[in-house]
Order: sequence, then C-alpha cells, then structure tokens
Amino acid sequence: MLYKIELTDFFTSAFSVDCMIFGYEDGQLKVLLIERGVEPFNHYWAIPGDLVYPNEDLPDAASRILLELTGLADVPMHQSKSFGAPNRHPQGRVITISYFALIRISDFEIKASSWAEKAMWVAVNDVPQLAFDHNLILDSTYELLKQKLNADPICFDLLPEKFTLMELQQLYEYAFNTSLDKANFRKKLKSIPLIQLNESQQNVKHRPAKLFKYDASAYIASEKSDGFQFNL
Amino acid sequence: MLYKIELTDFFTSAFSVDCMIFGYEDGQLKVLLIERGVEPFNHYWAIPGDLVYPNEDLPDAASRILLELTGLADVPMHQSKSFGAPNRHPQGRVITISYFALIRISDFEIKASSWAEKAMWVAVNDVPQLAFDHNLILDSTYELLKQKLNADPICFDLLPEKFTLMELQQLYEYAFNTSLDKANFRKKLKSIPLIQLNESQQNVKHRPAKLFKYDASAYIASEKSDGFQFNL
DNA sequence: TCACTTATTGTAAATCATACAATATTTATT
DNA sequence: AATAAATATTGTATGATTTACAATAAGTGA
Repeated sequence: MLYKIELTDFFTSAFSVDCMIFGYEDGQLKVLLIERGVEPFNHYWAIPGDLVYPNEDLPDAASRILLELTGLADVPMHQSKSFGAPNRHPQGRVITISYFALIRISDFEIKASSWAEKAMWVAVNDVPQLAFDHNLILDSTYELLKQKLNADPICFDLLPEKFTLMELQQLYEYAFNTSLDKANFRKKLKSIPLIQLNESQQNVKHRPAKLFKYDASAYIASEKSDGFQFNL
Repeated sequence: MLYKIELTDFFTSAFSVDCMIFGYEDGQLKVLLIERGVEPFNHYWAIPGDLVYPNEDLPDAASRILLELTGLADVPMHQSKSFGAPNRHPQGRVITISYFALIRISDFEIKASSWAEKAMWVAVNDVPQLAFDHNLILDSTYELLKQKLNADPICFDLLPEKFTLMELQQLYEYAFNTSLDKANFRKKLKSIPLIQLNESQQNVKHRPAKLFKYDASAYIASEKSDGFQFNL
C-alpha cells in the first residue's frame, strides 16, 4: 500500500462506497448484509462498504468490496444514488456513492475476509433496520434495480446459467410483487434471444421443464429502440 | 458564513456538485454552461459547479448553484451520476455528484453572480469540448434525462406554462432526434391529463393552435403502473 | 373570396396484450 | 400397464393499442 491512512485523515471529510450485492435463491431476491462489529451502530446490520482509497476509482472500490466478500471478480457494477446528508455519519462528513451488483448465489461461497464471517443473505422484502441511512440507500437502490430489470436483460445475471422459463417468471413476480400469466409471459419473452437446450430440469416430481440459456451476443446485435417510448 | 474554508483544506480530498441546468428555447434543448476564468482549464466551457460546504446537503448545494446562476429557487433537483476517477481533477482528489434541473428559460434572466457573466445556453447537440470530464458528465446526464422524459411528465417543466401540442411534440422530437406522427402523438397524449384552454397561439401567420396546460394534480391522482413492464 | 398553411380529427390495417382453454409430457400411484 | 396428478407448453379469440395515412377544419394574408 502506497499510502499510510489515518482515520483522522478521512474524517474531516471522506467518501465511501456502499455495495449492494443482490442474488436470487429459493424464489427470493436477496441482498448480502453484514453485521457491524464496531461503533457506531455496533451489532447493526449494514450494507457492505468502505472508504475509497486515494488512488482508487469509485467502481474499483465497489468491485474491491465485492471481491473481498465473495471472491468474485469481473462482475459489472451498477452505480446507484449518492448520499451526503451532513449528519448521516455520526463521526464526520462522509458522502457515500452506492453501487450494486447482481450475482449467481450458486457460483460462490461467502469468503472468509475480515467482515465476511458476519455476512448474511436477506430477502429484500425482509430487511431489518440497518445502520446509518442504509435503509434509505437500499430502498432507493431496489427501486433502481427494478427499473433496470424492466429496461435491460440483467435478470440473467441473477439466475443460474441454465434456467427454466418458470424460474425467470418467478424472479419477476417476486421482484415486482405481482403475479403474471404464464402463457403471456412467454410471449413477451419472444423479444429476447433465448436458446432452448436439449436438457430438462432434474429431480422434480412432475413433467420437467426445458432449460434455457440467454444469448447475450444476439441481444447486443439487435440494436434496441433507444428512443422515444413515452410510458408516462 | 460559519466556516472559514481554505482551498488547501478541500484539496486533499473534496466533493463537489455539478449542476446541469436544462432549458428549451427556439426548438432546441439547451444546457447552461459557464466559461471558466481560472486555472485549470482556464477559458474552457464547463458545467457550473462548486465544492460542497461542510454542513450542506448535496441537493442543497445543487440548488445553491442554480440560485446563484439564475435566481430561481424551489426547482426540483434530479440527481445524476457521480464521478470520481482519481485524476479527473488535476489539483487533487475531487469526487463530484452531478445534478440536473429543468427550467423555463422564459421565466428568468441569467443573474449577475460572480460567474454568471460568462454563462451561455448551448444546444445539447452542439456542446463544445468542456473542462475536466464534463463532457462525460453531460453525456451521461443527457441519457438519464431522456429516460426520465419517457417515464415521468417532466417535459412540462421545460415548456412555458401554456403550450401547444406541436411545441410539446417538437421538444420530444429534438430530445430523441426523431420525427413523430402528429396524429399518433396526440393519441399518446390522451394518457396524460392536459387542460385545453380557451386561448390560442398569437402572432402566427396561419391557423393558430390551441394552448394547453398540464394538470399535475390529476396526474398524481392517477396512480401509475409502478410495476412490471418489460421493455427489453 | 380564395389560396395557403397548419391544426385537428378520422379510419382501416396491423400489431400487441389479455384472459382463458386445450393439449402435452413427465412422475407417482394403483 | 393404466391412470391420476402435476406442471409444461401451445393455442385461440377478444379487445386494446399502434401505425400509416387520409380527410376535414380553421385560421392568415392577398
């Protein structure tokens, strides 16, 4: 490390990055939280985050947090809102830039980093009171995530590589707290390039569903509207 | 002022707010830029911005910039992205949180604040090379603005209070660089509460169009979808 | 009054959304 | 092996929305 950093240097004014890690498991959209072990807000659950290093770009700081906690690298980071109310941190002025990442829970185990022992997946509809203004950050980020789920094919980052159409539908049903018609949902999916595999679900006690893969390159190739839509 | 602030205090690490002020005039969507009078980037055009004061919340800083430059208060501020590349500011680590506001150009004159003498409205499609990473900031904010123009009825913040449907259409045509069918555009507008006034355009050398007002309270009353749409 | 220009409304075809029904395919049970 | 149960998958009819284009209306200026 090139810099010797004292806490007192940060706490005249500092910036942090908070990183919400979303995953999908057991039919629920979940976010990875950690239990704080120090004051302030000792023993509160919180969004993982850290101060930004002097020579570190913001997305790099967010990726670092993700890596330390999950061991995952090369995951796209989505910037969410920034928060800077003067008293949001009791010990000084800290502005935080929030990010979120979507990962496949099955792809990894929570890593044994310093915080990671106290990490927990929590369903987004079941989040407790968090440290600082973290409920505010999480709520507004969840709203942004929902917007992006409607606008971009990022749902596939949450699902296993091979998934059934029903799993895809249930992800949307959970995220938007709604219920969708199976037949009509499949018709909407026709606008998205999915590859049907010659494989089926295993170990279900009924007719198994076909597995599908998302064809990202085909999606990129088909240039999307990008223009006027007007859904006021 | 409660705080004595030295530049050297800010420039170990500091946060700033940049505030893009959009207006609509002469059929063009424009943004208010200022010419810098100091190094670095002396004589470059830039997005108006300032360091955030120690006890100031971020939207307040953005509103302060808007007020100083235009004399307008109580204008909703929309948060855009934050930028923090380590070398984006040659004199130190400055993370900026960007905001934008939509105003009616006709409502005001540029105020004679310290910067304001060098302020200029520039069409968003005709922005020169700017100081720092301000082109990046402006481009990503314009994208965000377009998204919001499709999702929320904020277009009316740009138009005069009384406007013709053709003016509204031309705003969208300019913003999305497209051309729209007049008849079909009006059908889309049926989903938005507009009040037709008993007034018409003045001083045009052809049949004058009827003037309309936007009925914001009626829009709020009609709860909007908020849910699943899926425009992938 | 008439030509001109733009505003405004209308209409038919195509496309998409919705609700629901029907069929298909597998597992579990007899 | 036949059948029931459960879910997957496809189909269809209706209505709503979008689209392209045409027709009509209502001002201005000569």
